[in-house]
Amino acid sequence: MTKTRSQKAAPLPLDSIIAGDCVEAMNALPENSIDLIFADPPYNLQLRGDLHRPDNSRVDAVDDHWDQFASFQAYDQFTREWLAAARRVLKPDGAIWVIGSYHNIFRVGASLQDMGYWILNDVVWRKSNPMPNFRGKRFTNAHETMIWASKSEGAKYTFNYEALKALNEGVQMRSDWVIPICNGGERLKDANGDKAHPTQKPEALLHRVLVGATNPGDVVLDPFFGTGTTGAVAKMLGRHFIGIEREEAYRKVAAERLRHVRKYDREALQVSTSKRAEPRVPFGQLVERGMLRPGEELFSMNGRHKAKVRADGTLIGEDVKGSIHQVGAHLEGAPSCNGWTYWCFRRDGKTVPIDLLRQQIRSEMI
Amino acid sequence: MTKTRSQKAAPLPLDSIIAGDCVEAMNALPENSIDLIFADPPYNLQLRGDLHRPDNSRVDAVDDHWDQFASFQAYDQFTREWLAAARRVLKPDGAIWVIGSYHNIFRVGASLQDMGYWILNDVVWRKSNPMPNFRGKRFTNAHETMIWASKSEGAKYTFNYEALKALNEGVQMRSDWVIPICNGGERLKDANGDKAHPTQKPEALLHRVLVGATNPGDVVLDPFFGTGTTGAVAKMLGRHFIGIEREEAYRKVAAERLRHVRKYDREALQVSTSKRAEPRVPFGQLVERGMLRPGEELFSMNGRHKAKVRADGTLIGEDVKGSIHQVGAHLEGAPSCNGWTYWCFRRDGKTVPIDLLRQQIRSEMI
DNA sequence: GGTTGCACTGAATCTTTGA
DNA sequence: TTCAAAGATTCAGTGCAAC
Repeated sequence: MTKTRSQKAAPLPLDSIIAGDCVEAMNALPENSIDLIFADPPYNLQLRGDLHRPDNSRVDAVDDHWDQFASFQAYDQFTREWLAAARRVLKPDGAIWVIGSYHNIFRVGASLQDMGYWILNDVVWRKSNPMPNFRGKRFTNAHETMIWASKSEGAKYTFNYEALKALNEGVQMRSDWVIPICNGGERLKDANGDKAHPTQKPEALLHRVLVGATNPGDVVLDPFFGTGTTGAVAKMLGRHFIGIEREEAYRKVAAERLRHVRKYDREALQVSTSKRAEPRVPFGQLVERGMLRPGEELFSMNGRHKAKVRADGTLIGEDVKGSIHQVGAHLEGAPSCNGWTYWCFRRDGKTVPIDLLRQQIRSEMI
Repeated sequence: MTKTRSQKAAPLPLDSIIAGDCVEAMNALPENSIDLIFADPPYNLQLRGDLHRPDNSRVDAVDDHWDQFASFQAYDQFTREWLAAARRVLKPDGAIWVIGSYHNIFRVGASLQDMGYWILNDVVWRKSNPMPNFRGKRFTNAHETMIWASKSEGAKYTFNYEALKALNEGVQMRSDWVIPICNGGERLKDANGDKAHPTQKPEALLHRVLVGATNPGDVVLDPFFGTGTTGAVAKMLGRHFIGIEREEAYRKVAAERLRHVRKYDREALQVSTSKRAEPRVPFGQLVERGMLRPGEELFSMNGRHKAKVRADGTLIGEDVKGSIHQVGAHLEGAPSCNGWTYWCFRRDGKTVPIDLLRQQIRSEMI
């Protein structure tokens, strides 16, 4: 278990991008030297044919060679190799974040546990504007999962509780974060105007990770650097970064990006909390939650009409079925209708507007 | 591959609770007989001595380092055993849902993939009122993860897309669901007024799972039945349930609960259906019935193209002839085209989609 | 200059039927 | 089994061009 002195003496290549395979590159770094690792490894998406939107445009899929693995076994071996190299360079009280989707995250999580990492939380990135499911065959894939783990059980990891609480308007930060996907001006483009990297992560995501899990001056390593979001946010926040990237095209884009990043930049102060309008409450939630029973009757405010609630949150009235709004509009012969203020239900002989139930749900959501 | 007649003949113990170990109980059920499995397995990785193998033997703790490894291994074995038994009883087009937290869900997910299940989505239950993290050392653990998987790749699982969309106010259902934890009147209490089960799931969660992934009359199996939330919601929704539970105390509470549950009436159980479920209508029928005349012109929805109806129900357009779909696709330079929504005809100066005529025929078919 | 409308896009394991 | 054809299917947002 003795380590050679030469390994310890090798200086860290701070604030630079290392070219090459991440396992080899990490093995060339001194052990126990990194405070935080943020890793966005290939997801092993296993996409088959083309996918088109309903308007017949083709989806620009992630079909890059670096995301191709022959089997789960091959992917597991790849995962264990880079996790082992990462573990060696991590300080005993360091921590790791890994992001993934259902294609790979379960394998990553199990490997982390098997190798002695200690999971602290899984954190869900809820995308406010995900790509829809175009064929209507599954749920909209609206989130990705991050695993936050310390090097071992009992390690004294960094967690800036108060800073995160402040970021979250004074209440404890939860394990689900609502953040938009990376597009608009933040999305890096190549010379042709195409996206420079297929899976660029939003800076807001890294901002929260680094504020919460590092201190100024800490060293943050990203073994799958891509276009360098981790480095950019680290630099803004006064942390050191080390990026490792195999593809020259990505390294070039990242280097150029980092040249323009300034510490304590205005952007770094951007608070990622989305402006909070009154949250939308689907009528179906009243049914799911048992506030209204399927089969129960609703009555129009004017007393002229009634309709029955169905299990999927639609109504069935005289001759018509559909949403609370559609049925209301049809019964009144009106072009539109606000079902929330139109319909009432009966409790203990009293007639109560359903909007009261919506208000109740909203008050729970704050 | 021949199956014994006795297995096929064994009747399903519908709408009942089976006492005993779930692996043994599932092995006693006929194979390929279950439409949906909902499983809420024990998470108790941290509570070391409390882990049982399927044969009821206890997993012994060894020394600290080995113990951790042994626990994960034992948990994996437990997981693979019940997942194998579940797989046997599941119909080829059946599906499974498993719920868990970061303590166990990564191991469950990896096992599912290794055993040939095909993950369709991971779904995040985002708790609107989670327990705070009292010590301020981690993020508020505000979610749990469910994995939805079919028995194998390419299987024709049930997904009631339109009903879920209706439940969600007309936009497609996402992979993150905001639902409160189970408390208040729904939370079952024992004779002492303590909660009857430590992890009772909310009925709203099961409502959404069962509306989305089963049809009325389907058989839903819950191998870790607990206090029977799955059975209660299945009964309300007109699905059959089979529960398996080892602890007598939970079985008693569940049985009492189920006695009081009433099925919703038939009308309330009807949900919005997809067009896919409706009968096919050949375009030629519109011509045969005289709804469209041979020689009549159709116009594309966007007004850019037109084509003539021929007596055999094909179209002839600029340069191209074929089905309504083929001609539409060709004129738009698109890989495919739904001719029903693409083409319109003229009546009394108004432009009307031909899909209206199809709906008319369908309504006469009922 | 402000508004409206159209085109485009994002880590995607994305169909079903019948010959 | 494979293949071809029918036909079902999208949300939030950006950016640019046309009014």
